[in-house]
Amino acid sequence: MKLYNSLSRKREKIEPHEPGVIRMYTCGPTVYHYAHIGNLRSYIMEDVLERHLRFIGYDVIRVMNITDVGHLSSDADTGEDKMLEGAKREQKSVMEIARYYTDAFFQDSEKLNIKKPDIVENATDCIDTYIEIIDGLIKKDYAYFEGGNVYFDTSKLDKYFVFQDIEADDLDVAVREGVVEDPNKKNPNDFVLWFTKSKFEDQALKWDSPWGVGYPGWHIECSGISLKHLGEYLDIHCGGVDNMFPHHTNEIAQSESYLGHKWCKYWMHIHHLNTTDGKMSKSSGELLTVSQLIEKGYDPLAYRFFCLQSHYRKNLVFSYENLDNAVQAYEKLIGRIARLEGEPKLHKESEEKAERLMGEFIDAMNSDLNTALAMSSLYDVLKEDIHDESKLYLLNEFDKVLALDLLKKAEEERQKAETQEENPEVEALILKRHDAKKNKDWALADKIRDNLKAKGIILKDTPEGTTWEYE
RNA sequence: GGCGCCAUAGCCAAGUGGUAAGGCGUGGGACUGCAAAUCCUUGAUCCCCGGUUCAAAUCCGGGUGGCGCCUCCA
Repeated sequence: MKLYNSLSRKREKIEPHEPGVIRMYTCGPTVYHYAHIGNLRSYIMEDVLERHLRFIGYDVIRVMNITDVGHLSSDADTGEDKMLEGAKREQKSVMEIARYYTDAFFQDSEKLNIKKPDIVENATDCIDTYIEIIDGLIKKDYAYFEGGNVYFDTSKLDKYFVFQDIEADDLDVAVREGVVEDPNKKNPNDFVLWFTKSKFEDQALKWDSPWGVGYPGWHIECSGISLKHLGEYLDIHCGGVDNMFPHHTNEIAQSESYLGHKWCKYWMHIHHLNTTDGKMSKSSGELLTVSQLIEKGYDPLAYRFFCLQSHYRKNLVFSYENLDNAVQAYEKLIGRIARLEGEPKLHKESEEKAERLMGEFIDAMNSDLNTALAMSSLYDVLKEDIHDESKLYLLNEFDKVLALDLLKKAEEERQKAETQEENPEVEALILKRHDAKKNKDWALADKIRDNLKAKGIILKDTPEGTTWEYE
C-alpha cells in the first residue's frame, strides 16, 4: 500500500523493515481529561490503518503510550503540570486521575470501534529506558547538563528540521505571548531530556536518576516506549499534525542520535477536526466528548462514519449539520443492508464480480487510505447485480476494515421489525386504525398514528398491511 | 514573519492530462386518504488570473481565501 510520508512529502509504497511485519507506533493521550472527538478522529484513522494493514496480510505490532507524566499546560515559566492541574481540579491524586482518564479513553475508543493497540504502555513505567537513552546521548555528546537539566544539543545534527525546509535562523522561537526562552539552552531549539530543576515546584511525580531526582522531558517518552517495545526499527509512526513539530522532530533527533541509524521510515500525520471557527482543542474550550455525543442522541459509530467519509489529510469541519448528514447516510445504509436476505456467503456465480468490487475497495484503501472512496464501494456492492448473500459477504469483509458494525446494526434493525407480534396493545390499535381508515375516519386514524409516535412507535403502511417498530 | 496542509454543487466528497464517481439534503414523480418508509428522477462555467498542450479540476507561474505549527494541544 501507499501512504503519504510527511518526511518526504510524497506518497510512498510501504516496505517494512522486516517483510510482512509492520511495527506501528501511535502517540497516545495525555490522561488528564476526557479525549474530545477531535482527538478521537486521529485514533479512528489510525485504527483504520491498522485494520487495513492486517486485512491485506501484514502482521501488525502496534504500541501506544499513555502520557501520565505531566506536560506543561501553558508555557515554560508560568506553566503548571497538566496531570497535577487535573488532580487539583478534582481533588484526586495524580495516579487516580491518570487511571480514571485512561479507562475513560479506552471506553470511548471502544464505543467508536477503535481497537486497543497490542501494547499500551504508561510513560511512568519506562523511566529506566529514558535514563538509558539519555545516558547514551550524553556519552555520544548529543546532550549536555546545564542548570540542573539535561538538554539535547540540536547543533550536533546535520538536519534538525526534518519535516520542513527551514533554516534555524528563520525560526522565531517563543513567538507566542508569554513564552520565555530558557537561558540554559545552548541553542534555541534545544529541548529538555530530563528535568531536575523543575520550574513548577509542585511536579508531583519524580524519580531518581544519574542527574538527580526529577522527571523526563515530554519527547523522550515516545522514543523510549517505542524503542522498548518495537526495537531499533520502526515502520510507521502516527500522530496528529500538531505534533509534527516539535514533538516528532525531537523524537527523531533523539532516537536516531542514540541509535546511530535511521529509525522510523514512515510518518503519518492526521489533520485536525475543526469547528466552524477553527481547531477543536482543549485550550479553545470548544470541545465535545463521546459521552456528550451520546447524550445528544448520536450513535458514536455515526461519528466514525463521518470521519471515514473524509480523508485523514484533510481538515474536517465539525458541525451538527455535517454530523446529521452522516447520521442520515449511515442509517440509510444500514436500512438497505437490513433488507438484504440470507447469510453472508460468497456465491460461486458472484465470484468474478465480487473480486472486482473487493479489488476496488482495497485499491482505494491502498491509495493513501482513501476511506472516502472506499466507502463508496459499499454502495457499489449494494447496486451490483449479485446475490444478496454475496453482497452481505462483501459488506462484511469491508467492515473488517471500516468497523462500522454494518451487519450487526442491520441485524438489530431486522429484529426490531420482528418484535411487532409481541405487543398486543399496539396490534389492537393498528386494527382500530385499520377500521377507522376503512370508514374513512382519517382524523381518528391519524390520531392513533400520532399517539403511537408520541410513544416512540412508528407505523409503516405497506401493501401487505401495517407494521410498526420502535423509533 | 517563517514553514506546512488545503480550496470540486446547499453539505460530505472521488477524481493527478481527454472532457466532472458516490453519499446526504433539496425539487419533481410513483405509492398513500394524507404522511412516514421505499423506489424513480433532479443539480457544477471544478477559488481567481495568466501560461504549457490538440486537450487541464488535473501540469507550471502569480494571486486570493481557509486551517495548522513555530517549544501545552491529536
